[in-house]
Amino acid sequence: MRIIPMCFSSILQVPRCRFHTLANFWPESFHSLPNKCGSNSTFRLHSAKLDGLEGGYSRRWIRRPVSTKTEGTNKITQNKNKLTSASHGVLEETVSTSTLNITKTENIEYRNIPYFDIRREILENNDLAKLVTVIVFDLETTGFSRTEDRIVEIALRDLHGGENSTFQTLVNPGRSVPNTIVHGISKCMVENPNVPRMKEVAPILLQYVKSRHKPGGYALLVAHNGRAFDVPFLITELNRCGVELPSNWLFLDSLPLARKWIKTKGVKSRTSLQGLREHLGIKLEGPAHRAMSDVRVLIIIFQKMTFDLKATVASLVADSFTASEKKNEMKESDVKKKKKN
DNA sequence: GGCCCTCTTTAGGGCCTT
Repeated sequence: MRIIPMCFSSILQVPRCRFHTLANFWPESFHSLPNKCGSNSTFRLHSAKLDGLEGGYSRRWIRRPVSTKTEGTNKITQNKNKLTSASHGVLEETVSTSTLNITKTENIEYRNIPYFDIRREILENNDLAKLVTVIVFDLETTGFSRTEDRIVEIALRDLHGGENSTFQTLVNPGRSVPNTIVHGISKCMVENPNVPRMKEVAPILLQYVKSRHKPGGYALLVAHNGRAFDVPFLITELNRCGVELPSNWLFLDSLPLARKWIKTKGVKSRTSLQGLREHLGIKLEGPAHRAMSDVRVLIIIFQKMTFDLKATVASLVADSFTASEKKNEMKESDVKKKKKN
């Protein structure tokens, strides 16, 4: 029986609060962003500000704990130090981490929810927007090709923060890592026996997202250039593992949002994550091009843009796409490619 | 590969993701 380490970090000790009105939510953290940027405390200020609200909101639902199978408390405790180091220096977290142990044979059942137009449902019913949980994510891979390359690191963070709000893990791609120079993730790091393969990560990833959204709710997963890169990569990797993405997952690409923000606000910035980060003076809290480091940056940028654009959850949902739609796009693209060849 | 922009649309260069 193999124990797989994951890192579920709790960085933003933020209570879940009403989130469907983004425009009303962001000012709490971003109206003075330019003055705060440049300090390494932007995120913590955000956290601290919201911490002050603790208790101010009553929880409307109970977050389901991530389902795990363990080998007993002692073993978990024994593994804790090992697992903390197994985060491979991803970030210099100062928060407590919990461990997730899962056996290879664990059988987590995912209902295959029939597809329907979730966006229309949410847009037509404002109450459903309250059921949307926004999660920012980023992938590090061995290259740009979803067919030839593999994921080496995954990081997600629920925008609300709170306990177990983050998920991050290295992934053993089972092949060489030719672009270590880009993200600093080496073959040696991912070949560590504690680093899981994608087929082992997949059910835990699904379970993590499920644990973050409300019962009967939806997850809106945000990534920069996600439509062209992260989402097709994720779909392809999960499909290799025989896993279909749940139909209550929606995806949002923050790149078009950045273009819109730059255009409408007359911002002089490139649309890349680095360009936006530099423009806003956001200090890195870890190496660039590591998944969680980029997630942190994107969260700040995303909040700034949605605040400036007065975006609501409903408007973000309107711009989102489903895995099913992306899969169709990918199929069409593959057909075109074959015709070309 | 997909999207956007323009010195465009019967095209092509540049940007974005690792």
